[in-house]
Amino acid sequence: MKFKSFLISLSNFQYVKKKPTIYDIASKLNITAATVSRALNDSELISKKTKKMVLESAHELSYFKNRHALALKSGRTNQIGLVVPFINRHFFSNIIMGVEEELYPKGYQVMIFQSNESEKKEQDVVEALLKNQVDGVLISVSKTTRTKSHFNKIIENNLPLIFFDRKVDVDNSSSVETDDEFGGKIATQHLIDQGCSQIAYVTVDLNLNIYKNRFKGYKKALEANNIDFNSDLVFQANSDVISGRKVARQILSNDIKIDSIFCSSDYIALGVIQELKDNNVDIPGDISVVGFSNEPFTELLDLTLTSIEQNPYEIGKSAARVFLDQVNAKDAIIEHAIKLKPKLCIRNSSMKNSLKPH
Amino acid sequence: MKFKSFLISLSNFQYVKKKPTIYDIASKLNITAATVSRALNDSELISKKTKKMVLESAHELSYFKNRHALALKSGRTNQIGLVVPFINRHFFSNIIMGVEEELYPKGYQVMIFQSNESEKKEQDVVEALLKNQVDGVLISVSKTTRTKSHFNKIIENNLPLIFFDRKVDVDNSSSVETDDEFGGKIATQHLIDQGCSQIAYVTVDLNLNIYKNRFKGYKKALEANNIDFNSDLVFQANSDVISGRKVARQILSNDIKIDSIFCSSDYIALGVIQELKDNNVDIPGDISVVGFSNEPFTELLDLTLTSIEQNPYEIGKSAARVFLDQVNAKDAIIEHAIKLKPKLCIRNSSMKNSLKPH
DNA sequence: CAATATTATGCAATGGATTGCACAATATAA
DNA sequence: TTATATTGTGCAATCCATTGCATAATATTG
Repeated sequence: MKFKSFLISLSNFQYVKKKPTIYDIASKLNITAATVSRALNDSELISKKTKKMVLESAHELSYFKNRHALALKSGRTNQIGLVVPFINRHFFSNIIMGVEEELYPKGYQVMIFQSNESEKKEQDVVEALLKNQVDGVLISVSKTTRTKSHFNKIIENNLPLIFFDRKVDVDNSSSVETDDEFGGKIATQHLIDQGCSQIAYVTVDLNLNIYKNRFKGYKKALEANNIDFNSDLVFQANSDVISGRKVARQILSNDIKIDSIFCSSDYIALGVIQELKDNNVDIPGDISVVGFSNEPFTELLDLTLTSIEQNPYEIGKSAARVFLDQVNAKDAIIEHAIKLKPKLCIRNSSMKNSLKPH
Repeated sequence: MKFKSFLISLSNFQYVKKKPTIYDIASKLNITAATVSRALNDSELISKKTKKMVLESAHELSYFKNRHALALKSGRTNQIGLVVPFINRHFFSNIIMGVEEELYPKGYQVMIFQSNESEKKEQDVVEALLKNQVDGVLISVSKTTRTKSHFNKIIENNLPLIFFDRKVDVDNSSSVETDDEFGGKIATQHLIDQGCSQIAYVTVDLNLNIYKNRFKGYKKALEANNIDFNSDLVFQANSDVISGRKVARQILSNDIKIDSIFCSSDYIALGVIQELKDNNVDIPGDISVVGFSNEPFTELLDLTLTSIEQNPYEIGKSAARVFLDQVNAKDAIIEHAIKLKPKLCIRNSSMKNSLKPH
């Protein structure tokens, strides 16, 4: 390792003050640790006088319980494990934020891990969490995960298991998801409301339930409006700008007639817009575009992008609340299956009406 | 709490398998826990035969050490505390990612906390970390922090303290920062290289060292090119789009003559661009714009934004490495003061040359 | 005031791993 | 073969808080 600059000084005999224990309090007050413990835990079989003494003394010494001794004794740690594919995605970091803010005030610490979308890493991480004796696990499943024995292990340990956004069927687990079908529906309906009827759809990997459901919503909306589903208008892509451009090029070069495109990812939508613009297609005049996820950039673009807000922060909060609920339920097993309604954020990429009244 | 749907089932007498301990291994092999412990720790005063037996048996029972027992005994937890103002910022979440990826393979767990830019919360969080007996603290100081006794407490506990991005002077601590002055300099130099000489500068709160240093770099670059510093070209703003628009409006309405603007934040730069465009100013033709931080959106815009990449991921990795170095140094105290060079990312908002050769 | 009921405290084991000290088992030297 | 050196194991205390059981201290009743 190379460092730009450094400086070594000999350890100048630092005095590290030992943390006080209940024994310190006990000996100070000429009572036993057991009594101190009872006082601190607000036990009923103790006199208010002693309790008062102990509490004062504890405060004075700025005593606090040793988490690890507690964990060792009780098997409970007040820590929960949170597993996401990647920390540094807007969507997931906001979920983390929601979880954190709900659980921190209740005295829980959130251990955050990433699976890097790898099943192996996910398994390792779950293993690590179990070793750590976390009190529960909140997880968004990696894209590549095909097995579920690691999830079952969590259940076997009698720990609350809560899936968010991406779930897998596991008995006795709970889940908090976006109602993706609803999202797909309202986005499509919005385009129909703008007068569109030739609505192209761009999906990402249909193996993932979230994309499957968005697609379902798209079809449902068509059906509800008596528009025939046309599989020629459905395109497959990766969730990135380049793929979006590719799809747009394909549409243009094959001269496929459409009046709008609903992309199941904002990045695809952005690529589509860039390519269409480069080819002098008027958006939303000729073609309206809608994305999904409401990435921060959608409202920063010159042509702001209509999208579906999933409210990750609320997903996080909700998942955390489900966890608390499970914990408080003690021995009863409670399964929650929550679907949060996403919201349509209408912006310029789809606002036909504002430009050409019809 | 209201949940969309739920289902309660009585705890069907779940059997939770107890985790094996060294005592289980010991009794299985008719030896004592002490021997098992020594075998597991690869002690030298143990026969290879016994060692082999123990290891096999441990593997068979899929035994693993209880972290909390270890922590209780040793006072070391293999956990480190990571404190950021907000988790859900591109910059910080990438730092977290860097730290995580460097430390996870070494067996450390990263406890992530947010200060929410509040000094009080920051103090609470540090307190919590100390209670948790983390083995070290990595922190990016909250904007509002004015005191440093909570940092001193960390040092008094003889724990490695590493500041990243935003630091405070604390004895025996280390720091990893972006060389902001250098960033300010290369951005300004770039504009000068494009033929600019009337370079406006937009700063954020100069109380923060990062902005102070960027400003310093700006001035240094002017000086190095014999361009007089003109305080009329310096503007103060918040780090957001609205503030950027305001600054641009101010420049236009006061008819301040400039050929470029260097903004110490990408959001400001975006606001400036939007307002200038709305007023039919040609960018970069009439005015070149440069931002700072290389936010993801900079390359997604119609007019891509030249900016300074700080490489948060590397900052995180570097901070983690400093931590490891401190830990390995044992009693010697090592102070690192690392400055990472940022990188100029040239995009269309500043490319005068490509448009008008001069 | 003695006898019983009640309340407050102490004792000691527990949770899991580590480690200094003592002693047993084996190997080496005489 | 006995005395000494070398290794390998066991014992028990320790880290800190909790808790069932026993007992001391106090309050209540007869």
